[in-house]
Amino acid sequence: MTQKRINRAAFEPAYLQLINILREQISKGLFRAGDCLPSESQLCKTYKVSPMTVRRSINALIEQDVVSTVQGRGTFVRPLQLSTAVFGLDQFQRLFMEGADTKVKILEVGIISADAESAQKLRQPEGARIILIRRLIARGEEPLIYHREYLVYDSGRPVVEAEMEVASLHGLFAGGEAATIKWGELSISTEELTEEAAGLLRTEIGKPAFHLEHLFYDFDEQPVSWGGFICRGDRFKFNAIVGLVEPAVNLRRGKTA
Amino acid sequence: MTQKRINRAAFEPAYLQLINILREQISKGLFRAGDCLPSESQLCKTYKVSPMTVRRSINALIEQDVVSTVQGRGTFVRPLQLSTAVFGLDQFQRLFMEGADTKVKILEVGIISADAESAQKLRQPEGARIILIRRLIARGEEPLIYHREYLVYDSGRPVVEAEMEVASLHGLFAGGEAATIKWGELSISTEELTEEAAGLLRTEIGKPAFHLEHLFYDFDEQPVSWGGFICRGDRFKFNAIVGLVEPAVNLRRGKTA
DNA sequence: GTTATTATGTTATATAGGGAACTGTGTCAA
DNA sequence: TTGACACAGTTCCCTATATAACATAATAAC
Repeated sequence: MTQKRINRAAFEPAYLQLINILREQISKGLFRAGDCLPSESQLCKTYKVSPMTVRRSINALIEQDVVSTVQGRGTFVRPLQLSTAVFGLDQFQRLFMEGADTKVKILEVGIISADAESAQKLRQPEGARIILIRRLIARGEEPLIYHREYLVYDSGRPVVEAEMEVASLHGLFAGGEAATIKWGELSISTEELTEEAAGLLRTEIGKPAFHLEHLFYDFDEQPVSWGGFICRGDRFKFNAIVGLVEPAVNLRRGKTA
Repeated sequence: MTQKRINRAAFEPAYLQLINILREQISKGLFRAGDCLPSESQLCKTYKVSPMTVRRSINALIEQDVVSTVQGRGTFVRPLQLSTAVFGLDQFQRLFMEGADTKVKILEVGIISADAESAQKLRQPEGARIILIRRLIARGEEPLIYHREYLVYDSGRPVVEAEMEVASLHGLFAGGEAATIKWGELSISTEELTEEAAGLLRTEIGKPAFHLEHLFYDFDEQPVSWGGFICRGDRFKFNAIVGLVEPAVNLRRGKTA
């Protein structure tokens, strides 16, 4: 088979074309796991591009865990490894996109006194006044998620605003205005549905559910929000793909204002 | 505060130093979500580096979903968004690392005739002869995972070898010799423990469990392995961190032979 | 036979410059 | 006054070239 060439007139820049060529060759089995790719200078001559361009392409493949390089020796194809699998929250995100008939119903907004666990998570004294928000998220008529969130109260923060802001939860997932939050810890575990949750989600007690717990910190490294999404186990699934699958790399990164 | 400088004598290359400087400035709140970073040429003058070096640093920050750029306008800090959270299989991987007293016990290796579901997944005729492997994975004396795997039989492949190879499951997770596998689909769902699984895992029927399903394809795009890990729900948890947290970028990528 | 040295090939990093896209401003015509 | 248009300035984007750092193998010296 005749060698593939770089099309200099195409919209797609040279380094992207080279990435896709190499990915395809690996994908087709031309280079197998453990094999050594042609050297960078070799690739330069073959595809008539400068070393910097080759370098950039290979760096991208390194980022993608497709190859690994060791200086002075060469570039090697990495074997498939499950540990590179990553599971995202695409399904959640889709729920809060425009067009999805997702309803967020506020069940309760109130001020309560912190119990032992919430006080510890929010680094507040036990019994401190904190905000509790309970939400029920449904698609169509079917309730899918029960959300409970605890917020710190008196931090000189505009509380009402913060409430409303995340009322739809759209901001958090779509990348809206969570401007006061710097980072957060997330975890996914399984739980049996409690009587309360089962009732709200219109299913049976004891059925398995995903529990997506979150703890958000502000720019002063202080916790501001702790809570969890309880998701019907029979309606959610996390998917991932591992290894090389064509087609590979999108032309360009989407713009964001 | 006096401006931070690039240390040209340090081991850490300039582009990495710049990445960390920018990350720290954003992390400290010097630039907030939506803000515009200094222009690339500005950064060149400030830190006395060439445009390409700045470019490389910013590209890295784009990959990390920290900033986004639009040509002709500038570089902007992205707000926190949950959808960037990724959950890995670190906990699984740790199980199969050296040092962990993990025992993999083969419960059964045999040839069975495919039922409807396994035949469909492996693209075999119903009733075809396929291999079934059942494993029990324990840490110390405590059984944690029950694994069931179906393999295609007569593909001119060295079967015994393949069995032994993944017998310890070490290869798959640590990146060993899964040389015949090109890619795979994974999914995580929740399940109630069946009588069989509950008995093996020494817990109660109906308790929630994670089900990590996998389907692997070879270089001919033919499925070769379908199966699932059933994991005690009270022993596993998937964690992720979203947003900016210091320290950021490791000095150098580890070598792999 | 063993060790120190050199040569060659490899990846890694930095510099320089030209091209493309967006913004704002000033000018001109309606 | 207002709208359209051209143009300059700023910004990000890409490629080409040069130099350094590292690993291995061949070679010369002992």
